[in-house]
Amino acid sequence: MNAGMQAQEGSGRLNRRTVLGAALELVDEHGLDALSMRRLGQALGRDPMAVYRHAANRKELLAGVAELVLDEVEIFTDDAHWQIQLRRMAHEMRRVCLRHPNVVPLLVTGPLSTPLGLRPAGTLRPLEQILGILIRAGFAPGDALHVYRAFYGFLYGHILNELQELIVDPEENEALLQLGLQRLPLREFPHLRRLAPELLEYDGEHELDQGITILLAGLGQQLETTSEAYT
Amino acid sequence: MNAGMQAQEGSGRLNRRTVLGAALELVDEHGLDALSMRRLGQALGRDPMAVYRHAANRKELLAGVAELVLDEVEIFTDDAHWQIQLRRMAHEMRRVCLRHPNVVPLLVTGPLSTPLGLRPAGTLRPLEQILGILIRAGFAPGDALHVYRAFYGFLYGHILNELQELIVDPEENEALLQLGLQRLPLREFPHLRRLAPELLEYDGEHELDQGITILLAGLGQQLETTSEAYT
DNA sequence: TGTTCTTGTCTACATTGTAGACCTACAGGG
DNA sequence: CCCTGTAGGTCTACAATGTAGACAAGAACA
Repeated sequence: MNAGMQAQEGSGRLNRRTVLGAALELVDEHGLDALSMRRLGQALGRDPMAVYRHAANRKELLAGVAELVLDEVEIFTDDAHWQIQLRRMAHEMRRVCLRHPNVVPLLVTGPLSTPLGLRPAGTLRPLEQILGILIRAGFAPGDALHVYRAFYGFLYGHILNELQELIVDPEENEALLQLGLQRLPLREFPHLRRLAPELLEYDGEHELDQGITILLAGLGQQLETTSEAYT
Repeated sequence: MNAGMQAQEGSGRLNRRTVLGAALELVDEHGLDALSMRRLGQALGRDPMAVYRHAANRKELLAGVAELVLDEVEIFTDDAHWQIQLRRMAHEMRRVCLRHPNVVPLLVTGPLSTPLGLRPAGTLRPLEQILGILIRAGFAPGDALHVYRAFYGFLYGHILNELQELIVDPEENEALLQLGLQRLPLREFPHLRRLAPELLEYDGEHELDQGITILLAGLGQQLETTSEAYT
């Protein structure tokens, strides 16, 4: 049975990277729910329990997958203007997330209720990097933190938004949208129903870019009026 | 057995609201994983399978819980300035989310990959409402949509951020943070480690408010320079 | 060589979501 | 009043899941 499958790794020993890689592949192709220890074992050509030698349990495995994806985010260390760096970073992050949409829930809610200090290093690296950018650009450390929060919050929010509006088949999308919106009572949802055409031509990249522009403009204004408004 | 439990509802017939209510209570108190059909049945004093008469399956049940929480968001229909309305709405949303932190993952990723048109009405109501506010304030419908996206994206992002930094016991927090940060290699995480004190005094409400201020400032600037930059 | 540690395997168990058949009680029509 | 249909509740059963614990095989090192 399962002759059609790629015999992924029948060779030598397993290591954590391989296991996580296979897990990620599974999640990417068949969704989060499809990642069970047994299926993962099968994908690796090993006994399901073999996985436990490389990940403490399912949760830890998922955290590992998330970290693996975060590692895909390329880090540019120019000395371009900090605004440019932030912008670039946001787009890069977005691209990675779109490449692994099924993992995004992990990125976003995984570290939830894991105290900041105890998170795996991979999760904290973006934070550190942005702090670096801002501080090098002359921000006081405290302000840098606030800016980071605004920026990153917005970024995550946008990605979630975009994933929600993302539909694979745009042709089917139109039908679905029309059908779906017509189901809504006109009295309760007048604006939404009228906006169907605009909803169809969603350009995530552009939207993100505009959003960042807005945010940066606001930031600039905020910082010039009261340089120490925060603290 | 289970004599110590509150005999929740032993009475008459069940209805969807009661079931969802019990489910929400379970999630609030013991987390998402604790919501199993069997435990829910027990909390209702019924056979687990009884739940299936009021919710198609577990997923649908969770969606129902999410909707129930969204219904808690109070809707103000002043004719205050739109900025004030948005601000108020954001704070209200934040408050509700903090009241049900365990449900937030559902709110944020639940509708993921459910085409916008097919989502339950409860999920779409905030969107419609914000659109209404903005359009009544004079925005072109298309612009309203963009503003909504920026605003809501930021809001969700902030809430996720805040939940990640939220720790129940602030005393333990300090210890954890210190311990956790010291584990990080100083060379790789210099800024983060220095920011420990600032991380400790996180004021979510204030942070959200500042963020919105920034966003609105940026929005104003954006809209006055090019009134039709979007479209 | 012998010893210890790492990795993979096997078995076993409790827990999960849910299908399907059954039962029960009440609604509404005669 | 009884008869009957239907919605709600229960019981049983099954396949799938995460994972503990005992064991085996082979690598690393003495």
